[in-house]
Amino acid sequence: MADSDLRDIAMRAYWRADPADVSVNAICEMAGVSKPSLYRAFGSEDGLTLAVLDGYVEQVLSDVFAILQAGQDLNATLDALTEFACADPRMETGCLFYKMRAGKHRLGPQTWARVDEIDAAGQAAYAAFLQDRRDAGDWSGALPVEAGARYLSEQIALAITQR
Amino acid sequence: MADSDLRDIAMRAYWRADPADVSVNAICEMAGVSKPSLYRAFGSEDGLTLAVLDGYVEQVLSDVFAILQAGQDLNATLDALTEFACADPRMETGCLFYKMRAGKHRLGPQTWARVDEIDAAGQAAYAAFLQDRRDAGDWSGALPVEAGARYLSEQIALAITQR
DNA sequence: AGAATAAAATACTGATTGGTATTAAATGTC
DNA sequence: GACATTTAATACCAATCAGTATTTTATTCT
Repeated sequence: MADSDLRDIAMRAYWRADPADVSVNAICEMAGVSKPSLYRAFGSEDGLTLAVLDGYVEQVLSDVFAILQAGQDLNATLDALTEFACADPRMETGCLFYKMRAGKHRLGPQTWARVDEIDAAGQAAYAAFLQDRRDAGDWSGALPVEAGARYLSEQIALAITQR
Repeated sequence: MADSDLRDIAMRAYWRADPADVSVNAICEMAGVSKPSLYRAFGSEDGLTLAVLDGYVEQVLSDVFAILQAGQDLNATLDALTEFACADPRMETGCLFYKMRAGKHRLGPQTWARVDEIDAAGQAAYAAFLQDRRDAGDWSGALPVEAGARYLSEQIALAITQR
């Protein structure tokens, strides 16, 4: 079994349940892989969750960043984000990133740090989008873009976690 | 040591951290009480968390219900709720009820059921408040009161958990 | 004071956690 | 075909979890 296959099995398991509720033992059993093999591939549980998180960014969150950077107007972008949050079948069991962020203190230090990095990148992407829309005269109002970014991202998070 | 003292020590511990991150052993150590004493008083971990939750409703959440049922107008009520969520020193470490609700599956069945009861009571209180305000002509708009109640309660929850 | 009873503390159980030492099997090389 | 090396699996470790059986301490009643 290739490392990436094992990582994807772990991703689905972490995604379905909370990462803190899925043990390394359980993942090995699901994947039909021995513990030493998993530890040879990822070093530690922290290494596994970090690899899973990176894979999730690559496979899923990249779509959100793409929507924000597509250069569409405010309404079209919000529609696309709402569609993604409420209708994308991958979001049926919630967002793995939000699950990890919610239980951040239960994760290892590497994964913990990566969660913060991704969070900051997300905020920056939302803020850049809003700044673009303001420059284009598409979004008026006195609210600072950072505050708008926080509000917007939390609304999307709420929409997903409420599903 | 009286049972209520032990319960309040457990409440503070659960409140500061996530309930799932505080073990019965740790609570016994903090309180200077042996495990059999704790189990004699509460029967099980589920019994302890249930007692803590009931105490929290009595000591803290009752204030929120009081605000909703005070009969004030929309603006005054929203101000009071916002003040409570953002400025009450007790909410500095977040809301214990929201922490329990977020990690509901980690709690025992009794506590789990009580969380649902309280959640339903909260929704009903928000809905009753909005219905009152609509009847008084204080709140116009086509949104059903139940949807408004969900939105309002989630906004308050967000304000608290973001602190 | 001494016996009976209630309470609490120590010390344990069995299960599960993340992580690893040791052993077995498979693979490559001469 | 025999030897060396790498890979993987079994079986284990110490720590921690919720929960409890046993023993010791304290209290009460006669």
